[in-house]
Amino acid sequence: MRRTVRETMRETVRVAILDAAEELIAKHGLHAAALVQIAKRAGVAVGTLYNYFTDRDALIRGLFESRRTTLRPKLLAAIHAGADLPFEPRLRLFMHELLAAFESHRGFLKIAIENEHLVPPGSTTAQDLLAGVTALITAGVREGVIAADKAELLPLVVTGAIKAIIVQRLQDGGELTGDADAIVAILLDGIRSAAP
Amino acid sequence: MRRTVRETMRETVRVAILDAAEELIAKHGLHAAALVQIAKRAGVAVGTLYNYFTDRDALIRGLFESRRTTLRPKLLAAIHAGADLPFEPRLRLFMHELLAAFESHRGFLKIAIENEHLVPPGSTTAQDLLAGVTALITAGVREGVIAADKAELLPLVVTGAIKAIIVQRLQDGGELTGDADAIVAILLDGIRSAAP
Amino acid sequence: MRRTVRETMRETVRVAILDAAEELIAKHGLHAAALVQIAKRAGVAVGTLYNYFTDRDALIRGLFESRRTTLRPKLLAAIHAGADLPFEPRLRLFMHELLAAFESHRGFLKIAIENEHLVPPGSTTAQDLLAGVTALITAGVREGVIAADKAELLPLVVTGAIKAIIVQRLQDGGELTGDADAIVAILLDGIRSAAP
Amino acid sequence: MRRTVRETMRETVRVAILDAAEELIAKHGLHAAALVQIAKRAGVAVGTLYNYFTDRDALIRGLFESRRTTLRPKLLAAIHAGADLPFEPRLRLFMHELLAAFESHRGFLKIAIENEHLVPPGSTTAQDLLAGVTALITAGVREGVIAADKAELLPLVVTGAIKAIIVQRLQDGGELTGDADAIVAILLDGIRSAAP
DNA sequence: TATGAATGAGCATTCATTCAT
DNA sequence: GATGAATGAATGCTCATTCAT
Repeated sequence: MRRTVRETMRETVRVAILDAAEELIAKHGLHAAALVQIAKRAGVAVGTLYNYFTDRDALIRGLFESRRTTLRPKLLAAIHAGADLPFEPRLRLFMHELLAAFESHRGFLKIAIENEHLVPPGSTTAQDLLAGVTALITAGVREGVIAADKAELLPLVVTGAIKAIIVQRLQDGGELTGDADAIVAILLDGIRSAAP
Repeated sequence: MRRTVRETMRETVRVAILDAAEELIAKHGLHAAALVQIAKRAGVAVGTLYNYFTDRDALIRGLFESRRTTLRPKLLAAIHAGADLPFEPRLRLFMHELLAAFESHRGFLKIAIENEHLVPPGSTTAQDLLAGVTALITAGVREGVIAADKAELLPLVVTGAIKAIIVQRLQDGGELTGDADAIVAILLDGIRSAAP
Repeated sequence: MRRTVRETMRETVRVAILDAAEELIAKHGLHAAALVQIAKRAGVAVGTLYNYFTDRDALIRGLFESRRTTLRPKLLAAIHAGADLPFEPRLRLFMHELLAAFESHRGFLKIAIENEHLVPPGSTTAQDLLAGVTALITAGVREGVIAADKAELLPLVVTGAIKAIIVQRLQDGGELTGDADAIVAILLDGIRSAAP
Repeated sequence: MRRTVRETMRETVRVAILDAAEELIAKHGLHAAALVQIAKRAGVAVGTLYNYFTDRDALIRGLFESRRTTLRPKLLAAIHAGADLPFEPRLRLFMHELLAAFESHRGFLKIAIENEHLVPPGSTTAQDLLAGVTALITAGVREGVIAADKAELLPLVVTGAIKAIIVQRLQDGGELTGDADAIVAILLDGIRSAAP
């Protein structure tokens, strides 16, 4: 029991550190966030950081992993949400749930997108997103809604579009969820108004 | 004449410096490229850098401006390329010329995309691209090919998609131009294969 | 108590840094004393200097303030020393105490005099001295010993004379106090021997 | 003849360089005056400076020597001015002529006083002044007007007083000559009003 | 001789990391 | 474990000096 209490406190401090890092990095950039400042904002001493992370890099990685751990289940849930629905409503549902999940991680999204090129690929939220979209599209292909020859680039296009809109809304302060339907409409039918 | 020779040499050195900066930043990141290294790779001394740029920031800005100066005319040409063509072939032409122009600026594209969030907006290649795409889409709306209500997000979606694919090809080494038709197909008709 | 120990050490290091700075500046000049050398002589690393002073300028200011803090009380004491004595013996007393106080600050005096023109006026030892002498002379005027019309330039003359002699003794290594009576004699009666 | 023309031009450039140096050093300080700026103000290129002076130090020395060459004769003239007059009027005359001579060298005086400690002793204007005053006082001693035992410190006191007042007038912009009589009065009779 | 671009040693400053308390 | 002062390598920048033209 005593052990559990101690572990709880450890976890509390860890969370405080990561939150502080997230805030500062989101505000000033990855490089401009000095460890002393992160420590100060977390309410601990610099040395303490090294009791939780082996070095600066590990702390950053810890931040990415931590957020990914929170986001991944929601992302998976969004993907499997309408597994029994046909492609179109399923995509719509996915987009809504996805953006809703992202809404509460604006700070981290900023960081993740700005520093995508720095984190080694293989286990990032960006890759989770790409994987999810790919899965969705594969389902669409299986369903016959999507032409197989489009399947290679489509995931890139979809995630690219999503990111672009996220960046825009992060900047202008607009809500992410508001764009869900519009994005889906564009993605489904393309540029052409198609209309009747 | 003497004057011209000297100016030619000045320009040569300037180019060497910017090329060195581009290479190093593309390889190691904007922050990791130290001036000593840039100088060494350019074959000059540190102090020389300061004969061409007032400080590090000005050098970086110089790099962006230099590349933009090369790219912008090509980008504008791509946009006005098929001004008399109907929307669809015009978009196709644009995408081909755009990616062809980008092909020779791979290093800079990497830098520009990775550091988009750092450069003050208003005069970047990214903005040039966005402006071009927006112009194209406006034309499409006027032509009745594009539904007006899509016009707000469409430019973001299109540029986002283009960037995503560029990033991918930059990583896997693939040619940019190879994807032009596929991108256009996706953008035009959307995800749905729409069958024949 | 623990707190006190740490603070004592901090103070020790601070003193070591200022002493090192004083020595080096006195020997090589204000500008020639590099921070690395100051740090080395103080027995600390360069970075440590920045734990005590925000930058080089602050360190120099710290040195001036530190010495002024030591000297000012002595200077004030010298001025008020014979407040109830008539002007002449009071001046004599002042000069003796002043030079005695200065004797233990030879290094700093050199620095202060050599760089008088660099430090912003308002809170320097030089100004303290001038103020003190002015006060003394004002008293003399009130006492009727000094003609009011001399009161404007007299402080400048007196402090100028004192400085000149200090500089001389700093150079030839002579004791400052040895000149007290001679200075007073000259100041009181002027150049003219005044005969018997 | 050709040779003479060339030498005249050389001299012109030399003067321009020294004037530029004087101006910049007086305004910004000895250290802050960079050679590039001196060259620019003199209307020549940096490299040209090295055709006239072996290095920065030599240029500074050149400046001091140049001004000394102009000032020394005036100073000597001031000293010998009233060689046949009794001490008192002779001192008065000296002070007037001295300050008048200094009036046209305000810029250089600022430099000379601020950097007295940097120039090696033996051939400075300061030393010329000290020598002159010493000579004057020696004459006074011989004349019986000055007590021999005061003769050691008196020159220091007198020059120190003069410097202090010069510094003051350099700062407040006041004319130097205006203080001549007051200084002499103080020096002659000392602090004491001497009353009637 | 005049020019001014090139040079590089030298300096102030930052910050991740260590470690004695 | 927590603390925060100490460390010193690394970086951007300056400027006296050189030298090809």
